[in-house]
Order: sequence, then C-alpha cells, then structure tokens
Amino acid sequence: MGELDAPDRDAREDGPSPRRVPLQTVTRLSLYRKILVELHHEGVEHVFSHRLAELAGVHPAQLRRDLSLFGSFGSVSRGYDVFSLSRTIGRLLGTDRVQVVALVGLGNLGRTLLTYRGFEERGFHFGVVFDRDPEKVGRVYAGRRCHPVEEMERVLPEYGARIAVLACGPVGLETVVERLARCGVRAILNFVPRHVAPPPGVHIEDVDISGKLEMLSFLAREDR
Amino acid sequence: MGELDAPDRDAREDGPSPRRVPLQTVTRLSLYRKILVELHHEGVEHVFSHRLAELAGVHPAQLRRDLSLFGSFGSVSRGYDVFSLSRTIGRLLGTDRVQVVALVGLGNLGRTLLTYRGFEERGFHFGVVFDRDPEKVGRVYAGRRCHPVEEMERVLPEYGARIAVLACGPVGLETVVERLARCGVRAILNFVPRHVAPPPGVHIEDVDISGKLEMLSFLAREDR
DNA sequence: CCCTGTGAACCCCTTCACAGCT
DNA sequence: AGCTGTGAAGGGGTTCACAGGG
Repeated sequence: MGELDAPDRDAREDGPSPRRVPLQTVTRLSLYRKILVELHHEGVEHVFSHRLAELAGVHPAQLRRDLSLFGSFGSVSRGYDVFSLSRTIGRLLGTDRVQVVALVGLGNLGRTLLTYRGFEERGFHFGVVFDRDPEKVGRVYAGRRCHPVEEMERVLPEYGARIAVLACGPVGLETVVERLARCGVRAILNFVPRHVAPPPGVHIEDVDISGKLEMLSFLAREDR
Repeated sequence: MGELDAPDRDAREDGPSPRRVPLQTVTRLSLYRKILVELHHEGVEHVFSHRLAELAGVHPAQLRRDLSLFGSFGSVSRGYDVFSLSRTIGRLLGTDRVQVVALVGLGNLGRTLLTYRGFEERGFHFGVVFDRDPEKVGRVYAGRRCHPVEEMERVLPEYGARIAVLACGPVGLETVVERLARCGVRAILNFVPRHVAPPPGVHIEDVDISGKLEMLSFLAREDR
C-alpha cells in the first residue's frame, strides 16, 4: 500500500493550484498515459519527447508544453521515466484509484459500455446502473442490479460516484441531469443526441457519434 | 423528386470554393441541422439565431459565423427558415443523400453501431461489414453478410463507400487502414483505442471514450 | 427596435527557437 | 551533441460590436 505514496524521483509536481489547464491538454494526458503503460509493458524504461509525441500523433513541443503545465518530469539525458511518468499522470487525472461511475440507460449502447473491458483496465468501474423501463428494473446486468431512475436520490449517494454516463433515451434528460447533480455527480459523459445545459459546477461532455459521421461526410465529399 | 432541387428562397449559397472551414464548424453544422429537423417536426417554421444557438449550446455569434462561411441564409425580420436551412446544411454536409458506410469489427460495439437507428435516420447506411474472426465470417448480422477483411479489395469497391467505421481489435490496424484507403475510403471514424497515422488524402477521427472519461475524472477531481 | 452578417479585437492553443544543462 | 522546459511569436477560432436593413 505504502508504495503508492513513493515520491516520483526528482519530479517537482505543482501544488494545489495548477493554472488554467486546457481541456485538450487533459485529453492528451490520458493518451500519453495509455502509451506509457504500453511502453512499460514492453520493458521500455525511458523515452524522449520526440518518440512519445510521435506515438501520440502530436508535436514534440506540444507534449513538453502539456507536461510543463504540471511540473518538470523529464531528464535531459534520459528523457522521461516511463513508469514514473505514467504514475504521475494517473495521479493528475485522478485515475490512480478506481473510480465509481454511474450508468443511466441499459439499451444496446448502455449494455455494451457496461461490458467493455477497456474501462476497468483504465480504472473506471460502473458501480450503479439505472433505467426507466420497468421491464429492466430489478434485473441484473453484468452483476449490477438495475435501479429505477426514480430512486436515484436514495441509491446513488451510497456509491459516491462523481462521474456518470448517459446512454438512455432523450425524454426527460434534463431531469436526469439535475438529479445526478443533486446526488454529487460533477462530470457527465453524454451519449444521448441532445444537448442539456449543465447545472452549475457540473461538466457535461457530449459524444455525438452521428455528428462525427456527418463531419466525415463533409470531408469525404470534397476531394483531398 | 423535383422539389429536391428547389432553390432555397433567396439564400446565396457559395460556389465551389468554400474557404477554409474549421472542422469544429462542420461538427456544429450537423448539430444545427439535427435541431432544425426537430423544430421542423414540431411545426416551427422560422427561428432566430439566439434561439437556435441556445438549443445548440453555443454563442449566437458563433452560429451566425458558422453559417456565414457558406453563404447568407437568414432574413432580418424572420430569422432562418427552419426547413430550408436544414436542407441547405444537409447539402453542405453531403447528408442529403444516403451514404454507404463500411464497418470493420463485429464485436459488442460493432454490432451495437450496426443496429443503432440514429445512423439511418441521419442518412448513413452500413452497407458492408467485415471481421477477421472466422467464427463471424459468413454469418449474417442485421441483414449484412460478414466478409473477411482479407477480401476487402474484392468486396468493398462494389459499394463505393467513402466512409468507414473501425470497431475492431487493435492488432494490424495500420493494415486495415491502408486497405480501406486503397479501396477509396476517404474518412474513417476510429473507435479503436490506438492512433494510426492517416494515409495521404484520408482523414481519421479518433473516438477515445476512455480518454473522455479520464478527462472527466480530472474535472470531477477538482471542485468546480 | 431588433434582427443578420461581418470587420476587428480578443483570447487561447500551438509551434518556434533557444537558454540551460547533461 | 542533444535534450528539456519555456519565453515569445504565430495562427486560428470565438466573441464583440456595429453597419445595414426590414
């Protein structure tokens, strides 16, 4: 247990006030971490920004800038310590501990997400699931009993989930979001193709797959 | 049929050379169109930029700017013609006709995407599906016979798909992408958590759901 | 009066380029 | 010699604010 608190070599991680961090930087951090974990499994111990950036598909200066927002983690002679940096990023993202996630909606998409192994691998665990359909309520999906959304206020706080995933129907979505917010959820990943104004203090990230396809349609339309 | 060619009121759509259009603008256009279609079904005929922007969760000036990149579609007194504008955007995106999409990978995610009704509603049709698993090859999924990826060069060109969706395993992903490119695919939506350098003339859009979750983990970590 | 379309200002992210160090 | 971390320049997307018009 104690090893989790081992200091990261000579890295000088920033204190409690990381200045304004672009969201895109955060997304890239998670990408870096994923690659670092793979490198670690391959036995690679050190990596230079050029190589790591290449694997991530970004500019080397971008990578160094992203990291520099949180501290200095590299050595001039050896580059970055693969294991140490992956740990550090995990701590920055909050994924060094397993995080409980609430799932709303057990349709095709919801059940697919529920059984997707990639989430557990990256430290996310769907602890509670909800659905509105009386047909589904009470049944067990991948080991989780489905709760009715009406009982969210009673059930959800027990789990202390700060993250939720929406994969339900669009009707009453605002209400669901409000309830989640009241239950302590601070960040929501929304697969429902409808935009909901986020309550204060809550961040909603929309994943509009059809929208992405339409963007690609535009790109495939021109010839380039 | 002829009504498809009806001129859009007094809209002056730009010619063959729409100047540099930000990708984010394109994504938002698809969002505007989705909302416009909903408004049309509700019987709304005209809408002002303020209202449309509010529904989309963007700044009104942003909406007007996005549209202005392609022409002038609004009237000062009545705002935008809901039906006409949705048609115009559809034409700009290339979604005014059904588009054939190739799907690679028939795991949980692939099958979920295959049966997702939202795609057909927005004009996308999975015409061909591939998988590497001999277990799956030859079987029929949602009406499509699964082809082996090895036969892509023989099968795919018949369908003329310019868009592909990747929902397969990460092994040999580069090869799959190269093959798709050789078969005329110009745009790829990639759900596989691995970055592939796009061949010339091909655009790859990565959808990293775990990455999004990690971003949310960061946001849920701080208190805001 | 209040809308659209748009020049211009603003802001933020990306990239350059180099000082400092090994 | 070559790398990291970073000030400064650069570029691009967003927002402001207003001209023009019904």
